[in-house]
Amino acid sequence: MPKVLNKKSIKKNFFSPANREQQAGKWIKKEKGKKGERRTKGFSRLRGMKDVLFDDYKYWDLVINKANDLASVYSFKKMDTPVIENALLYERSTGKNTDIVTKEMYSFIDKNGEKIALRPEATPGLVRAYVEHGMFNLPQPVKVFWLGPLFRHEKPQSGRLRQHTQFDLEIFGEENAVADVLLILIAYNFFRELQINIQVQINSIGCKECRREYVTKLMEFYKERGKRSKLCDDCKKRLIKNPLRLLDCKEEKCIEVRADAPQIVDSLCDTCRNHFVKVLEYLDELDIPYNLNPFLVRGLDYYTKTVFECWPEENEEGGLSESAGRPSELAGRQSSLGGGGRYDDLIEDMGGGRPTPACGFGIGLERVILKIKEKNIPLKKETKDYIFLAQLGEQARRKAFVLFEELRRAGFNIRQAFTKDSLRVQLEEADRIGAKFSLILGQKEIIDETILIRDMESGIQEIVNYKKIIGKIEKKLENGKTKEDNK
RNA sequence: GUGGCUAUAGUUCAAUGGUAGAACACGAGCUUGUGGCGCUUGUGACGAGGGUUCAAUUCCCUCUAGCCACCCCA
Repeated sequence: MPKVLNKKSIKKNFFSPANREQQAGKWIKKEKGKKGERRTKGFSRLRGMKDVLFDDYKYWDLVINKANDLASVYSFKKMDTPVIENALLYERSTGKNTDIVTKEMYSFIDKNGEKIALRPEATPGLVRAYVEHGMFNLPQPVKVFWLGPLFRHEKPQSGRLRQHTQFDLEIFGEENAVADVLLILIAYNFFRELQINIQVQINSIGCKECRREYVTKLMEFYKERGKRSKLCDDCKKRLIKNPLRLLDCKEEKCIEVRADAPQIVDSLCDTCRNHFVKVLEYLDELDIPYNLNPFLVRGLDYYTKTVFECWPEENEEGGLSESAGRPSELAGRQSSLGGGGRYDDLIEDMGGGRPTPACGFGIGLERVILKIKEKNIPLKKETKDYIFLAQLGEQARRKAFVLFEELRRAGFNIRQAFTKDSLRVQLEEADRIGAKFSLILGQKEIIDETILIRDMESGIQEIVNYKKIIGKIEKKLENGKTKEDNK
């Protein structure tokens, strides 16, 4: 005969020494650990990674919707590529000697012995897909919209995460300067419509040919008497490895030296100069504020001709940048919100077959959200009116469940808290979400075949026939609207 | 990767060489059928490890994490 367990014996069993031992890990001692580990027993977020919680998601919705809207208005088509790729892809496109590839890329050997990488930037993967799927057979240009996570092993700071999200647009197969302008326009609109003031920093670094000439000139300039000794250690290395980056240095002494350096704009070949002039003319026409920045050189190998970045407008409040006595062109450099440029040779170099000029840009969404928060930009409130359905007692709860479905199907924006028993708690919830009306269904109403409608603002309640509830609510909501309109 | 600052409830902040308080938030109640205000009450923290000390949350060191500047990038 199986032993029948009464309440006492269950309790006794449950707390028996053996059972207690089994449970020991769970509750005898509170686990102590790091802040993030308190509840997770040793697992906390990886450095530089971030959880997006409910309250933050409203910002993400705002920003993602804006990106979606703009991309579709300008006829960009959304696509996605894998998060991991062969590491060689980035070495060959982004550049073997760039910081992104050498210092920051998450790369590892997978089980097949292949070197793979978490994507550190978007363009190479999209270019790979363009080539791999023969998109050069589509009507050109191919305009691509992408949004997703990127990974770089950096030392984290606010606005610098090891996983961040970018909104990215690429135009494949178009050499016209109008393409460059279109991208800048979209980026500009994106920020402006989110009420973030930015300034477009723009430069042209020429094509292979004229850049080679310029670099020679630049080297000659730096070789002149005693200039090299004035440079910082990094720049001494740059002189050999990547002279263009000399322009980019923020050391005061290097800035002094470079002041008289030849400017790349003066060395552009006719094609490149005409292209750049056209870009600038269009920007003037469109009234997009830009700053011609001869020192803007981007850290990726594939750029040609136009390069640009979007810097936040400083000095609105509490801007420290000027007071430090630094040249104003440096302000905001460290927190660029977006950037991009033209890469006319990349697709062909990656196996595209024929010359395929292209350009693209990316915007860092975490930084955008940070700016939105920083500036307290008000989010649009939900305009639709909520109705809350409260119930009291088991019988009413059952009926309310059914009613809820009915009202939902009828298109009302209805909410509930059926797990709660007390009416007070339910009305609190209704208040918290800002419900316009609460419907209250209890024992009394069920007997009378009625239901209560409570106006949450005035507290005025009305008893109505249960069967006529839908019409009643419709009327109430409409009344509310006409009142609003008359205001 | 380099340098600096910081680390106390869920959040924002206190105090203290003798193991910690508040506000807000959250839960329960005041009201067994009524939210916003109020009152009562409860849960909840010294990032980790080591050292000095009779005694460390407090002083020192290391680690970890966050922030700031740089490098670089979005």
